Amino acid sequence: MTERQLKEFDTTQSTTEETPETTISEPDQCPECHGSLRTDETRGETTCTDCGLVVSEDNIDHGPEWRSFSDTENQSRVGAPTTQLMHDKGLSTVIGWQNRDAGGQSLSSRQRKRMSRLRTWDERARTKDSRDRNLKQALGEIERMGSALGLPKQVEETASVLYRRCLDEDLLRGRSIEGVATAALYAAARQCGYPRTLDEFATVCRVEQMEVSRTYRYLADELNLEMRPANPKDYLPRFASDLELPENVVQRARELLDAGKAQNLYSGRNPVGMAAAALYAAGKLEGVEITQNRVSGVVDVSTVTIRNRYQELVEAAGIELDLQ
DNA sequence: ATGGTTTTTACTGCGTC
DNA sequence: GACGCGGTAAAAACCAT
Repeated sequence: MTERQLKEFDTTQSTTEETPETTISEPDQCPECHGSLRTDETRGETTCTDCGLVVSEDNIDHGPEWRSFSDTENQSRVGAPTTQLMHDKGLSTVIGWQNRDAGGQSLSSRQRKRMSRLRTWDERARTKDSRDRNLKQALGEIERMGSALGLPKQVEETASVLYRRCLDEDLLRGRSIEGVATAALYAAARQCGYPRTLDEFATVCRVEQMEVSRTYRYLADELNLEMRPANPKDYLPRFASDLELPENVVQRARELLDAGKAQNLYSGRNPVGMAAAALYAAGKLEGVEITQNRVSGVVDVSTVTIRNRYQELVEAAGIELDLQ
């Protein structure tokens, strides 16, 4: 059987492995349900994305110490955070645009002129060559699209890293900045477990969907990105909230997807369709008012596909369903 | 280019509100 | 009659070779 490889779904295999999260701590599987784990740095907790089990808490924060010592010594031990989202990682100087000195006094006209010249030179120094200007624009796009699609900062950072690699490996020749930036963000979103469909990207980016998918494929190949098919479960929370479905339906959908996966239903199928069908089936089982049409509209998959997947899922989970 | 697979489109009939 | 739902055939999209 030949299998589709791109669009949302490069399904080269239907294994039982979970999609690895990017934030991996020591254990990589939930001891209870073998679901994937996610580490919340700020709370210091590692939790299972499936059953919500807290695997470990009070992780030691090896990060920088942010506390300032305003009482005794007026120093903090760290500088500004670096970020991949600025083309120079936030390490360059920044000269404010207000013509005021550090005390808030406005400057004399002579000093104003001086500052203006400094700003000019500072700007030149910061974006000193075309590479930097390129990066600057791309990162701006990544940030814009990321927030338009509600992607966490972590994804934007990952995309930025990918884009830098593209620049380093000279992959931009003949491609638009926008296209590569979009492809990088698309790949990053998937890698981080927050997949968005190509359709969704098409609504926020300024290039053709075709170009994005082509560029993405190119990047994945050239940068040796090991892209697994998107996990249908990753779509559930977002679609469920768009459809205003309660948590018990989502939970049910997860179970259905597990059953489907166990029966090798994923192979070659659009993960978006799987998620849509699972939600529809789960809604029906939980007695929630829901139509194929509405799911189809929100998820952007045809009702036919929902029907087909839905029947397969029900069959895969047949035993439990008969009890209902 | 071609062939195999999945998804979509368009159309159908049936039952219900 | 409008709608939800299930089914089908043909077209389109997609990937692999």
